[in-house]
Amino acid sequence: MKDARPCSIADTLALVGEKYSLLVLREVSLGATRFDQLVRNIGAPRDVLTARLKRLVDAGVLEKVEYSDRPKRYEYRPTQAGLELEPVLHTLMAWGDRHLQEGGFRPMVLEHTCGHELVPQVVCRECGEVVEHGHLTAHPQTPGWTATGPAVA
Amino acid sequence: MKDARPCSIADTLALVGEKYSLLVLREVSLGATRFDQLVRNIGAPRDVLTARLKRLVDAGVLEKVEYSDRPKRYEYRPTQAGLELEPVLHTLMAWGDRHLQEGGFRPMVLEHTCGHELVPQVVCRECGEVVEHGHLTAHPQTPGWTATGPAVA
DNA sequence: TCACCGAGTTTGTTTTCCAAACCCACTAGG
DNA sequence: CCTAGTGGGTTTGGAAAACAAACTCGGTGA
Repeated sequence: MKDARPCSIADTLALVGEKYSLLVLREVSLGATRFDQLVRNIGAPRDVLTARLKRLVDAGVLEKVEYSDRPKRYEYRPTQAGLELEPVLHTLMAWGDRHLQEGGFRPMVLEHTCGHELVPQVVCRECGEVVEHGHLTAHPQTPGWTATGPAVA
Repeated sequence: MKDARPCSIADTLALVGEKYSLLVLREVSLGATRFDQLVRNIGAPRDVLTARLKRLVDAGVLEKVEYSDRPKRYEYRPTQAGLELEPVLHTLMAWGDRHLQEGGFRPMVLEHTCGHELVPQVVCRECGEVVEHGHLTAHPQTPGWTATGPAVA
């Protein structure tokens, strides 16, 4: 991945894009914060989960909190940065609900405080419009890069 | 991943969650649709990229389009379903810009047609409010599941 | 004729994943 | 006291995936 396009998408995925990482975030957001719950609810191998948790804690996305001294027991809680990944989970869920589930069935429904089922939409903060392809222009900020690749190859 | 929580997030990640898949989507959205562009801009091994492209085409997220007969040459274009993954890319980019880049530097700026830099926000389609943690309640639709795990374990 | 191009495929090695078994500290029951 | 169970991992050994580099194939241009 050397010499690739400099990009926050790639940087974010380098952190939370490994298998299971975003599912860990899903679980802790739902309140399943203990190791064995994560193993059961995600279905990940225990050693892999151990590695992911360590990485997410090191990155400041999760916090390892002791909830019992003797025996020592820990749970993993999302930090503020972790909670701010929820929009990613919501857009993934919306896409899956729309494109992967047959018959409009949703495996999980999120209810918003307004009383309706949450259907997340991404809007521009400035104008409030729903963001659509074709309404965007990309401006790479790194010399030598254009929207479609390196200018000087 | 057997017996895991039924969930559209997991289903979507099973499709586009492998290493490089979302970066492929980023590139084709930006207009870099050819194999060698993808290799250069993403920095992925060629054989891995070949596998990812096949999977994304099979899933209907990309389309393999011939752009030259003799010699036969193909490019990969996003389908409608592929373009609808852009909200995922935007939320990932926003998180990275906020939490990973020092000094507020953005490696890439997206300009919205309204004239401003795009700062994507996820809102509830019904009420228009920005979605925040604590304003949501999860309702699993699968018997035997609660928000935190299987009810009968 | 020779070099070069795009789009892959092949090769051999290094990493990672995975399931199952194991370990440790502690608690509860008989 | 002995045993079983729980939570949170670590260890083990084999299977799968990733990786960089080299190679192939059809065709073009000098």
